[in-house]
Amino acid sequence: MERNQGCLDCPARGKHLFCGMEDASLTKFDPLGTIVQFGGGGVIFREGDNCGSVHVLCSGRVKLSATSREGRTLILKIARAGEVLGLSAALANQPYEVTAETVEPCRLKTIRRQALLDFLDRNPDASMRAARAVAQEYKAAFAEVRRLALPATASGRVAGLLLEWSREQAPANSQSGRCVMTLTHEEIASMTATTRETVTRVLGQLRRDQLIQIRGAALTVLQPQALERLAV
Amino acid sequence: MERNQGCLDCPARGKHLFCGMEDASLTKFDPLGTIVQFGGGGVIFREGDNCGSVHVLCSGRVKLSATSREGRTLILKIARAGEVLGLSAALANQPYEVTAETVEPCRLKTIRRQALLDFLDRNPDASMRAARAVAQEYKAAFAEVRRLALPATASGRVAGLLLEWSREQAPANSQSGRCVMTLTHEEIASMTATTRETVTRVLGQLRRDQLIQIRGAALTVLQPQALERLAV
DNA sequence: CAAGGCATGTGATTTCAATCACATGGTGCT
DNA sequence: AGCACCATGTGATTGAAATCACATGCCTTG
Repeated sequence: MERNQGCLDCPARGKHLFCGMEDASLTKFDPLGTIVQFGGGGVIFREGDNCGSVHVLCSGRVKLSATSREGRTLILKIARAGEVLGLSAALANQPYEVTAETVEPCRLKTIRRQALLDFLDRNPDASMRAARAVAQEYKAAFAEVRRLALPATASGRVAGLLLEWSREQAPANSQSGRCVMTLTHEEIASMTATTRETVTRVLGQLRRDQLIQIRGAALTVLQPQALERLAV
Repeated sequence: MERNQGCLDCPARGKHLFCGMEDASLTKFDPLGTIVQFGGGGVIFREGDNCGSVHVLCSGRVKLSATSREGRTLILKIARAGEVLGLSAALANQPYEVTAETVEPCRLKTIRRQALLDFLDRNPDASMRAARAVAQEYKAAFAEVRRLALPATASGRVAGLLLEWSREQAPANSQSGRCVMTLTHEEIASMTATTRETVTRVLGQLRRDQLIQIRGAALTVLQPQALERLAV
C-alpha cells in the first residue's frame, strides 16, 4: 500500500491543468476531500445522479458514458489522470451528465461540491484553472460532436477516432502513427455511433487497404492523410 | 441609433450568467473592448481562426456552425443574448472551434483575448462566472452529442431537437409545447446530421401521426412522451 | 485438458435514409 | 401581373449499414 501522498508532492502535479495551481492555493486544496481507491469496473457516479462531489482523477483511467433507455451506450471518452470528473456539473449546478466507471484500478480525490466551490471562490488562480479545465472539456466534447456528426459514413467516424488516438498518443516523433487500442470493437462502436460488426468490417477493410496495421493491441496508422479524407 | 448604453444599466444584465457579475467587477469590465453592430448574415469569426477576441452577445441571435471539407455543415446551436462567444477558445488558448454568423442584426461587445484574461485574473467573481458559463456551454455541447449519437434513426434525432426547442421556449406554463421554428428544413437537417428531404418527411410523418402540429412557423408538440420514445 | 465465456470474423437479409429528380407553393421584386 | 427565387413536398432508386445468424479463435479457470 503506497503512502497517501499529498497534492504538493504529487509526481503528476505539473503535468495537469487543474493540479498545477500555485503552491499557496494547492496547500489549501490539499486537505479538502478524501482519497478513494477504486478497483477496475467500479462506478464512481451515474448519469443523472445529483452532483454531490467532484472527483480529481489522480491515477488510472475512467470511462465516461451515457446510456439511452433502449440500452444503446455512447462512450464519450476515457479520462486520464489530472482530469476533474464532475467539475462542469458542479459548476453548472446540474446532475452528472455521464456515468463514470473505472476501467482499471484508480486513485481519486473526492471533494464535496460546496467545499470545492468555496475553495474556488477564495482562490482566484484555482478558479481560472477550473475555467480552463472546463474549456478543455468543452473543446473535447465539441470535437466529439464533430467526429460523430460530420462524416457521412461509419468508416469516416471510425477513421476519425483512430486519427485522434494516433495524435494524442503520438510522442515527440510525430511521424509514427503508433498507438494502443485498449478498447474492444464493441466499445469502439459505442464511440462512433455504429455497431460491433460494422467496426470489425471497417477495421478489416482499412487493414486490407493498407491504411492501418494491427498487431494485437498495437495499431499503426500508415496513411493519416487517407484516413482524414475518409473522416472528412 | 440607440444610445451606446453601458453594461451596468443593460436591461438584460440580470438575466445572463456572465453579465450578472458584481457591480465592482462590472464597472471594471464596462470600459473594456468595443461595441460592434452587425447586420444579419455577418460573420463574426470563422472556425480555425486564431482566437484574438471574445465577443459578448448583447442582443440578437448568432448561428454557430462547423463545416467539413466536403461542404457538409453542422449547426451546433443558435446563441442568444448573454452568451460569450469564443470564451472557451480563449480560455483553452485554441483557435475558434466554430464559425459564428449573425442571423439577424446583433450588438456585440468585442474584447481582446488578453484583456479579458487579465480582467478575469483580477476579478475572482468574474472568473467564477466565466467558469460557470463555460460549464453551461459544455452541458449544451454534451446534450448535442447525446442527441446526435444515441438515437438510432433520423426521426429520433429530429424528435430530440423539437423536444429541446419546446422545453427551452416553454414559459412558466410547462404544459403547452408551443415554440417557434425559425429554421428551414435545410438548417434543421444540419442540426440533426441528416438531409433536407428526410427532415421534410419526418416532420410530415410526425404531423400525420398527431405528435406535433405545425402552423406556419408555429410548432406545437402535442405528445412529448411519444417524441421522447422516438428520441430515446 | 476441457469447457465456458468473450472477442472477433463473416455471410445473408432487410431496413433506413441518402440521392436524384421534379412538382408545388409562397414571397419579393420590378 | 409576371417572373425569379427559395422553401417545401413527394416519388423512385440506390447504397450503406443494422440486424440476424453462426463460425472461429483466444483466454481463463476449474
